[in-house]
Amino acid sequence: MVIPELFSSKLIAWYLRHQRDLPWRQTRDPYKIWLSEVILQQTRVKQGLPYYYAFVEKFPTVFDLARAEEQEVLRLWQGLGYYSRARNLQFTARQIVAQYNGQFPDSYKDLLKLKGIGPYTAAAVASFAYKERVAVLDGNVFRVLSRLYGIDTDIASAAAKPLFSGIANRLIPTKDPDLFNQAIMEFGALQCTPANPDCMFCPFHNECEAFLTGRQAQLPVKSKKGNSRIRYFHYVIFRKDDRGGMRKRDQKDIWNGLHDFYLLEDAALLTTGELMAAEPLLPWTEAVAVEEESVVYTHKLTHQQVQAKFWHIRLNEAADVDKVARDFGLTFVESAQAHHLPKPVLIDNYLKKRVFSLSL
DNA sequence: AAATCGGGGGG
DNA sequence: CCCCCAGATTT
Repeated sequence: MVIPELFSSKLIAWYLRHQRDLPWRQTRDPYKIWLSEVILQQTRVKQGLPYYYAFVEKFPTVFDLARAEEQEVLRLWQGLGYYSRARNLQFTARQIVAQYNGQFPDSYKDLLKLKGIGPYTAAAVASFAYKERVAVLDGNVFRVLSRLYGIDTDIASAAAKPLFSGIANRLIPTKDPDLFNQAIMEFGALQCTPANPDCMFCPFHNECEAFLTGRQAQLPVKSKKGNSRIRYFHYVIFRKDDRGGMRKRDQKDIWNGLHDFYLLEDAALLTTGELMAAEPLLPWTEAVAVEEESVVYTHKLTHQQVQAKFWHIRLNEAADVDKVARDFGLTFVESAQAHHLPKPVLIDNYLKKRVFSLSL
């Protein structure tokens, strides 16, 4: 049986012994805490850490972030994924400067109103920066509590949130709510891990329902989501002198706000002949020379798999570059400019292989 | 309630 | 290869 006061004191004691030294734990600045929490959404500490350092250095205050170009923010976010986080981050920074006089809301309820701040992040900022007694609920907390209480409710179900959130909010102490929240997540990350939890040296040996019934490996229960689809991307890199045509993605699709090349998506991989025969390119067959066709790049995302091929297409002397730019929605840039544009990892990887050998 | 949004790393 | 990660937003 879990006694709340005992659980939280033992948990915090464990935390004080085992916690990692992480930079966002050295501050109570709500801006830096917010920044770290948004970076860490669906992201491992190890992956997020360098981004946190980069953002704090480049944008030390919410004013600096609010002033920046969106392009610059996305460029710094490049590689971290879920790019709407970066756009919402800046939107909210600007809102805080413009409407909140640069001061963060200081309660869970008010934090929740901001774009990009959901229940988890609001609870994290409210507790870490203001010591409000409100429990965080993240993947770690789901796991720890489902094992501790032997709860087999599907944590992906709608019922799981109020259930686990209710438990966490009963357990969190009045005295050190911030430490409790840090502790339960750190405990999930280091001790009560998804696979092979360290039950032998766990302080909750005698009360953990999962351990007592040998169900550590079965909990938490989480239903799987649908399979990922496969997509075939045909990237056409129009070249003119030392410049190449790039465009900003602005559809409701992956990589919104990032830059890539003219994209022809099809139900299957195309050959060069099929590509040039495609409707958008057909009028240009006389004006271009296909210089190069790449191998197939496979880029895996959580819910889709992208198979991509790249073509370098040289515009000949007679070709009207401006018309190409208009027709295909492109901006022609040199490699140095391309370097500064935020790009999907797939595009960045491709360019990295070429940018130092050719000009784009 | 279910789908969508990235990329990296552990096992 | 599958699963998870300091989730949020949209449909």
